[in-house]
Amino acid sequence: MKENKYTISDVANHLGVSRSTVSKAINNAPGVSPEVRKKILTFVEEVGYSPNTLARGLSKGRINIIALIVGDARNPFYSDLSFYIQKALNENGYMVMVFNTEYEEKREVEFINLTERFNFAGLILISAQSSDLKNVLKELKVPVVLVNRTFDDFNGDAVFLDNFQGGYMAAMHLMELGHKRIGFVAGHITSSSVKQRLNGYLQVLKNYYLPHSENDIRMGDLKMETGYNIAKDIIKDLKNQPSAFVLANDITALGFMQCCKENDVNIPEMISIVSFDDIVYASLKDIELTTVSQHVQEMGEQAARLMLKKLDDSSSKSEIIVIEPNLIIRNTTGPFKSDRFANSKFR
Amino acid sequence: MKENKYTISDVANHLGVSRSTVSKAINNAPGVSPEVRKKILTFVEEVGYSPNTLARGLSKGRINIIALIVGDARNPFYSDLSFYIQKALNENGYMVMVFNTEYEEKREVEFINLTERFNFAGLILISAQSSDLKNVLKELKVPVVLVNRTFDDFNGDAVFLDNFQGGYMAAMHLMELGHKRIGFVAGHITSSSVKQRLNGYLQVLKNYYLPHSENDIRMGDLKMETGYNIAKDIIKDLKNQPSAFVLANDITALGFMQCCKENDVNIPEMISIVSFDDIVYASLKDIELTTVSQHVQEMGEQAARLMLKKLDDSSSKSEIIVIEPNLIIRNTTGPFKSDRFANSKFR
DNA sequence: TTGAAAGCGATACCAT
DNA sequence: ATGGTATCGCTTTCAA
Repeated sequence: MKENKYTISDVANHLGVSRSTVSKAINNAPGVSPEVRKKILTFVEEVGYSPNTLARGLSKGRINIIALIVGDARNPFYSDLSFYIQKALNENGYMVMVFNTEYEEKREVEFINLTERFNFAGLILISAQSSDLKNVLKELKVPVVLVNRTFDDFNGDAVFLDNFQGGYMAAMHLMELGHKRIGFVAGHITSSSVKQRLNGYLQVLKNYYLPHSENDIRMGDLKMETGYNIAKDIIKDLKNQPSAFVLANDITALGFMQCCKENDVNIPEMISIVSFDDIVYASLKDIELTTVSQHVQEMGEQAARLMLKKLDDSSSKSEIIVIEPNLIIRNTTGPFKSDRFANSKFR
Repeated sequence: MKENKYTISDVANHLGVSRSTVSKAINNAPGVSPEVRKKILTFVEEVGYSPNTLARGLSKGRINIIALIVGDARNPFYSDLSFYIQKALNENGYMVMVFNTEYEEKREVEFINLTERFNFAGLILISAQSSDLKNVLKELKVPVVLVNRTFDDFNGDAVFLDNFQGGYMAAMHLMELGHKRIGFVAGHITSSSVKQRLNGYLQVLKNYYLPHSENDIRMGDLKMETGYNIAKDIIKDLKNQPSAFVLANDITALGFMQCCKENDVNIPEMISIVSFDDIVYASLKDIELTTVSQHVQEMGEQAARLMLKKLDDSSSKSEIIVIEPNLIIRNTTGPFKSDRFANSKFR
């Protein structure tokens, strides 16, 4: 049982070579003879030496850690995304450090600013709201990958859903079921993906001459509790509300359903809902949420790929990956019925 | 917009003082006059200087990051726990780096071994399986907090559920409902908490002279899919199986329920289940899982507290915090009925 | 191919 | 109260 950790100097002394040579050997760098290299690697393996990350980071001005900023790692959509990103990055020698903004812009900026202090190798942003990213990111010299968001003149790497199409598909599905008045519950309205989904939804209303009212568009924040509260408010005056809603995400939908259930509002008989994400709990037999899948695994893997590409070659061309949404029809959407409140207390 | 980051030398030069003095000032260390200190702090604030984490870490031999090793950050129990731990630690100036072992011992050991390379300030272990931790941890010189697990002669800080009591309560509840033959689905059997829960369960069987059969105890691994598969196997021969089960965790239960639902096995009419964790999805109206709460928030906050205490004073006395379980009775457990298969295809 | 030496950005000890 | 200097562990440049 070794008492002290080996340092590169220890290794060098033991072997009677210089630290430079050891460094080259363990980094697979040229300039060291095959025999010496082998001798070094063998010894290193034997004693279990591995270079100190901080020292290396300080020296190289960059540490093999990617910062991953998410809105809330407890949301299955984010935790799945993080999982796949982390997995892919780990396999390529990078570690990931996850930060929760809890959907607060202030914290997002704080975390982004840690990049310099920690010399992170890269930054992946999946937070759901937009702060004035343009200026904050501008000063960064490391690769940045935007996931599920973008902003006007961003010209770096990004991967996101075709959110317009997603919003369109969701509303279209409801329209086809015969719903005339369709509501929309947004996530943080400053988010680019929310805007696009809203636009897709509005397009359906326009194309099919459905009524459009500002009152039918509500602001949420992706939290279950908020979904619950919005449902509560809707139920107060259920008869004068839309018969169907497009909801920001599955978590919101779950909160929404919870409130409906508690108040004997049957889904989808009295109200239809379709949301986004297709988290694992959405497919449970007791839930069966109709939802728009974002293909989270693909999204995560693409994000990691873009990051690795830039890490490998910082001058490589930036890519925008657009993921096609996929509507999964389950049991929270049903045909519109004008007599849906018959035999209910809402009659 | 500054072009280059400031270093401590830049600050020192600008102000005509030495780096030592700047260091003392920004670290709130004694040995610098009030005027000079103020001058330094003002300037630092003005230009937004903050010390490089890697350099400081290398110099101090320790970085303000706590490694948090979990089985799977996608499991809500772990992600909640991580959330609360992270929050408390962040508030005290520490960052957290989360590692997923994916329930593999090999990865757990690998992650633990990163502690030296990264000079992490501390280590919190919440993984669900036990490797030969004793030897791996022995070499570490940083504080370690064990969450929801322990091992024989561990004498450091730890926080865990009274797992024996938890297993006892769960089985007791089923016994009181009239169930005679009660099954048990474990997590990784090497885990200390599983063993304790199993013991609690066995104690009930013993105290009330209920039949005990090895066949009624199955090995799971905390994954939803496994819960599903175990249910599948049980359903094959449903009539000759226990009428109630204690399940390792809510995720397993969700998988179990999914399979039951698909096969028209009604819960709790035909089979009762009680699990552990009380994840947020367990309380959904459409789920209503009977479960044993581990008080995840308290657990997380205690873990963080123990860590902070040791960080603050490495010679402080170690504590073992035992959390009392809380049985939450919902709709997946019901009274035993001998004619439970009447009118069903299992008759 | 090899190694000496400078440097990365801080901290900490020890003179002054 | 200050500041000079060594040091942390590694990388990198440049001579030999």
